[in-house]
Amino acid sequence: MGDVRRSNTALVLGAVAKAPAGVHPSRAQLATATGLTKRPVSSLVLDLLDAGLLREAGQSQQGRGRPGVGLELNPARGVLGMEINVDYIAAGLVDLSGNLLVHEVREQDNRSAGTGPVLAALAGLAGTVRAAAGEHGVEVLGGGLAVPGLVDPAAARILTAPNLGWANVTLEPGAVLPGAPLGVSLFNEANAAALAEVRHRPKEGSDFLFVSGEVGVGGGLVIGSELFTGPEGHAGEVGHVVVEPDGTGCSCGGTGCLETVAGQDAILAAAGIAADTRTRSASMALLVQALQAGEPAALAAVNRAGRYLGVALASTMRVVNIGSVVLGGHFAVLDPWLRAPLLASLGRYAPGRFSPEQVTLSVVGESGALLGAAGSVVRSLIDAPHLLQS
Amino acid sequence: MGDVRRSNTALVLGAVAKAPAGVHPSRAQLATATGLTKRPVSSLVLDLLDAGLLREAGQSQQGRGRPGVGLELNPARGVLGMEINVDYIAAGLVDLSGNLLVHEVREQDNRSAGTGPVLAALAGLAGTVRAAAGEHGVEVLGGGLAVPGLVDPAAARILTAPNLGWANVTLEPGAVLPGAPLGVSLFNEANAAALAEVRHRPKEGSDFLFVSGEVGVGGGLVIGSELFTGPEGHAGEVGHVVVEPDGTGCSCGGTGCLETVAGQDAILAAAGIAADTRTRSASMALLVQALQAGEPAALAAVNRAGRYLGVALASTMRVVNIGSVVLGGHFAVLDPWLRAPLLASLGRYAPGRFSPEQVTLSVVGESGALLGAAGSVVRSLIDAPHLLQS
DNA sequence: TGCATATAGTTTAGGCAATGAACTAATTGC
DNA sequence: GCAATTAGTTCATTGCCTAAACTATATGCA
Repeated sequence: MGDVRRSNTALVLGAVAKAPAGVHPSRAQLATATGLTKRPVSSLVLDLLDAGLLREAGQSQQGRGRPGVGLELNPARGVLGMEINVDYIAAGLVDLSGNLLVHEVREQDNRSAGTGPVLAALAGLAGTVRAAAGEHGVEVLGGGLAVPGLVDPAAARILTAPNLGWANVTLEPGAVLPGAPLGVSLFNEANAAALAEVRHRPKEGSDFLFVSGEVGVGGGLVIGSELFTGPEGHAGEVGHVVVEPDGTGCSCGGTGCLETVAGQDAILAAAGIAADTRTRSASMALLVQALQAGEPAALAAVNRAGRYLGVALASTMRVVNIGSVVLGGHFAVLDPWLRAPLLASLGRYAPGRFSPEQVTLSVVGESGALLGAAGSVVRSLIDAPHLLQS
Repeated sequence: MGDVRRSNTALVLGAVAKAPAGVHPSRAQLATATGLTKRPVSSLVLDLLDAGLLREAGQSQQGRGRPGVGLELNPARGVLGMEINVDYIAAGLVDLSGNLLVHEVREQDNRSAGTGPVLAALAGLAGTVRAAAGEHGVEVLGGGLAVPGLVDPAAARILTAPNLGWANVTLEPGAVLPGAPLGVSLFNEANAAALAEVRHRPKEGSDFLFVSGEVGVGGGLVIGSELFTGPEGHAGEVGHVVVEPDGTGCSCGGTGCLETVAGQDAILAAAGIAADTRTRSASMALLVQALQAGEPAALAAVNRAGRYLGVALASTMRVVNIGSVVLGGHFAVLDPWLRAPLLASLGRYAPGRFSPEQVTLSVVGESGALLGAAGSVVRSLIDAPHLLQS
């Protein structure tokens, strides 16, 4: 297939994907939407039907004239979203429209287990979800896996995941999803979650910085609805912006990084709450209780985190010219106490650049990484449908 | 002309532009370079010759066989690079290969004069250079104008140039270069200078942050040899990264920005050297003398600037994932004294991420902004030659 | 009920711009 | 001086588009 037809195929498929949920555009509507004429649209739609990416879905019409045949993304095709985190693994089935159909979480300590057993457990969970997909009549085309660390997607390699204690782990082809035509793609967790935010907040501006509070502080930079990854693929690491030159040492080897005052461990320590890997979620619950009870140490810890988060965001804003922030992870949970010091700090360090309504909370929550990883695989398929047509 | 042919035209012209200086590729060589066959290359070359963008230039051959006809960018076409700065205006003629053929600088205080007289003076200087171009047999196709401030290129408007005291100045079409087919495009000075660095350091990596020390501190972010401008076009403003949360107030309204410790005024003040707009370049010379004499106050001021510059670069590096820095403006001048504290600071705040050879000095120097503005206009013409053919 | 109008989708003709192979032109090397 | 080699052109073919005509199927009003 020639380049021209290939890109027009993506154009037509993208136009179907862009239609709001429940709206099934006809071939004629696709022609006007894409700027192509009806002739090639009909022929491209035929290809996409053959490839199983589109499906005819009743009528699309309202007014006079012959009714059109509605077209939709084939609901019988899907992608697995997967996640490996410090204390759980998860897998979910996402259809081509981005709907989460099946979701399985298995809690386990992945820090002490080796990489092999964890990947085997993930493959098992993925197999379970894939079987469930089969019962729904959904064929799984590929998968996206989010991990809390730096990845090299091209090499399917996890470069380093400090909180898992992993480094240079390569994902063998077919190990997780044997036989899936698109294989499994790797993503950084915060980046994937940022992409999920894009998908799930339609009109809400397509330029923002997603900041995710986890054990560390992750970030994803979305510009023009696309992830900005920088030359080596690791942009958006706002957790290591220097916010206090005379601050304490960071796990990255640096000094005074945002993570040293706004990561979970830092906040818990400052609040005087003990935490280790296995009890961290319990500790975070204790922190919220302490905040609700108005305990001064807890309030001061969150206050400090908010203030320094503002410093980091103000700096980031000037470097990449982004005016919106989405808070995720524990930053979303702590928002009631974090928000005031954060906004005050933004007002001090970047006056006139952030209005309060530009600091919003994550809408996808916990499953964001999984949704985003799967959604990104879907998106790349819609942008390049020939990957499947061969 | 169809889209396909249009993009292939750019492909062929780009292949000629990519050839090293003095090498004149033949049609057959262009065919292999572009992946097209000889037939369309011949026909596209014909179009480009007609448009005056290419010229036949003797033979291209070495080995056996029929010699090819060499092709080069037409040296009889050029673009004006222009600059308005605090204490001078400048204009230069740049040919399509990026060579600076004519260069005129006129010193004048643009801060006290109004925008109208300054623009009129610039138009006069541009006219002079254009006349000189005519004597060289070079036709001026358009121009690029660099200013020290934020610009909206689409609207040909200078949004704000604090050091000039300008805000919302619109460049009327034809005011500076009447009749030039491409008109005049606006650029931020540091961004333009960054682009000039790209052009003039061939193999030296195409991802870097250009940091320019001026009255303020400007920056340009180059990723994949392209300027990264962010969603609103103002990315790279590293001068307003917060390096000291408890620092002093900045002209931007913020607190503790890099500019408050590393801008010219800040360094001069810390070194105990008086400065105003008219004597600033003299003051900088005094500073260098003081440094050479080993005066403690001067050394401490530059030391502090270097240390905080390192903080800002370490943070920027994590946000945009850039591992190379090019120092321009007074940072290049002060390099002998600035370098050690800068490297030490980078080692402390971003350990293992910057090696000393990744901190380099500007190769284009003073005329960088002018060269970059003109070069960018040339580049956009080469990427879209139909702008001229129509 | 029936016909004008409107819209969907297919068919046919035509055009642009590519590829591939054959052909002509100009040079080197033995 | 002729074979080998490379440059550039010509011609036939192909891919894929647009434009317009045509067929199919609906609505709305007399």
